[in-house]
Amino acid sequence: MTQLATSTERAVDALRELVLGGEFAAGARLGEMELAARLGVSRTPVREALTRLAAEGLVELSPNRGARVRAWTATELEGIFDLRTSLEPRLAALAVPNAGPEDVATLARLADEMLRVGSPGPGQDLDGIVPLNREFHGTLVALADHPALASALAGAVHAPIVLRNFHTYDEASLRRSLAHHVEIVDAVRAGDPEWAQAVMTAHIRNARAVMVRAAKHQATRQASTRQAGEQEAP
Amino acid sequence: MTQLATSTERAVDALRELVLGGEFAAGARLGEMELAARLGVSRTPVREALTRLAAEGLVELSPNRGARVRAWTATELEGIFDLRTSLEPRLAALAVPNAGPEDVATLARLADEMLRVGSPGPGQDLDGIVPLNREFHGTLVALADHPALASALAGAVHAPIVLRNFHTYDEASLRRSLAHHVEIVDAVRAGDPEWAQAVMTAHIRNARAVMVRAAKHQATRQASTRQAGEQEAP
DNA sequence: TCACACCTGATTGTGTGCAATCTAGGATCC
DNA sequence: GGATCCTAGATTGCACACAATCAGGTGTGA
Repeated sequence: MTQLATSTERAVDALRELVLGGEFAAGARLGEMELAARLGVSRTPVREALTRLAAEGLVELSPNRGARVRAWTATELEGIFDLRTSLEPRLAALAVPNAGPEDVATLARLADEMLRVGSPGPGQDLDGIVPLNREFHGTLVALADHPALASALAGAVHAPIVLRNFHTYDEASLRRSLAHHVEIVDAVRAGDPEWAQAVMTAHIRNARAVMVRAAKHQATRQASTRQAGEQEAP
Repeated sequence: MTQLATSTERAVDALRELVLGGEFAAGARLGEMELAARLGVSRTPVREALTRLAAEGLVELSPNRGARVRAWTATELEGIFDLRTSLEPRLAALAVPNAGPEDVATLARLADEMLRVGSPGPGQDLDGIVPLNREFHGTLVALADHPALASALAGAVHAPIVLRNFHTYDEASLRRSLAHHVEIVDAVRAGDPEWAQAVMTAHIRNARAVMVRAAKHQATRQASTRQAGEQEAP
């Protein structure tokens, strides 16, 4: 299942991972020729990949001016978290009755893994949490089995960007976030939708507090000292 | 503002209108060459238009097998209306404080127009409601000024499909729906977010009842007599 | 010295050709 | 007679070439 049929799909996936992995800074230009060379395909699949990722909200497309990695203002982030607050807890609740023992096991494994690689100390690997976290939330979304809700989230949250940077968490918030994952698993195991819903609400609000603070901080820093980074949004 | 810069954008808009206008049946095949000839461009912009509309959810793309107009099951429709119920009322409430006198005038004009062309009797033009309705809801979305919420709706509702067919309304539901529009305008004019929110909730639930019934009816009809329509989903 | 116009290099937008893949129909074998 | 294989036609996927557009730098004039 790893071997994808078309070059386009491979390009989409590769490019998505590149952006999600933080390979490109927010606002960085994405030249078609450069990407084509990097991915080993022609411009045609790259172009289609950019179109799809633009639809996902990962990149921004302006006519005749190419693609850039999407950047987010503090206001937009607040809106996104506002939305997540109203959607994801419901999703978690919906997931509970649909979760079988093996699903619980999967979620538990992911939560434990995140706890392991995320806890402060030697061996902490903040970048390692990102894919685990994505899979955790993705599993819940799949279990909820509500396509409309799922695509609404996908359409607005562009989750990857939001979930990308665990480096912005302070230690208390990070510990809390990791504990939430474990607690959600317990709620699912106990078959208690309202518990899961409540913890998920707290989980999102916690993340919101961290992200909004970080975005504001970043904004003021950019305003005061305009660093000459190689790639910058105009 | 009508003159779009690139052929691709023109192709996207033209194709969207074609699908929304019911030019193609649900599940109908959309050949690249056929569309290219019809729109007067080459396959390249058509191809890009198809990927964009696929991202919007209007068409479905399968590798090496081309594009088809997206079809919806009754379950999916229920999910979509479930979502709209939780998002659009909030959106209406958010729009209220941002609406100036000219916005109210615009909404009032649209509501009146819909009442005029939609009321049963001579001169009724059900197809004429569609663009007005889209503009009405679109205006509210814009006024709410909540990008994340807006794109969540856009991502899941694929509103056009849902709003496409006013022919499925029975007379009572249609009258009620048209009355809702007027009442929403009054709520906005009165500056009462909760009123607007409540009416919008009723509005969506009313539409939901009509659509879900229609979808189920259609499903049973298709199951019993498989009509040999020119275009059919396989 | 500043403002404006022009020009050039680079990048994107679009058209077209060829190879790969899929669908449909008929022939062959069991 | 039914199922399978094979072939032919059509369609999509991808690459490349050319045209259109944009950004940055340079030169000229006030």
